[in-house]
Amino acid sequence: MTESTYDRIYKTVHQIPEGKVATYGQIAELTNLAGKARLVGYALYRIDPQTSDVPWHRVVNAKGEISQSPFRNGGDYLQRSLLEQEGVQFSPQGKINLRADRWQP
DNA sequence: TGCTTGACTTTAC
DNA sequence: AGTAAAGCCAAGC
Repeated sequence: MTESTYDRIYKTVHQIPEGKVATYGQIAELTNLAGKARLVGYALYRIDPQTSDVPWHRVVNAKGEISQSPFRNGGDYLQRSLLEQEGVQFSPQGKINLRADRWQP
């Protein structure tokens, strides 16, 4: 079977340990897609969190903020809740301290 | 078959 | 510090 580009991305995201977060650029790099961070974001946009066991909530942008899609409409709150339950600490501005909670394989 | 959009990143001013 | 532009690939119409 042929591993699609997204399949590799899902696998990489699924490798993120609990209580850690990764940036799109990092996921792209680990997936052999360095420089194509948009593909990672787009991949997570197309999947269904209900049918997929991909911890999409552990993926944030380079600023440590939670990216949201117009379709999710407020899903950032859910994502933040999930991360907080895993032990991820948020800054007063609602940002994540990437230097501390960033996934380092 | 071709153009537009989209959960991004990085560099530069 | 915040704003602007370029680069990349895939799916949708």
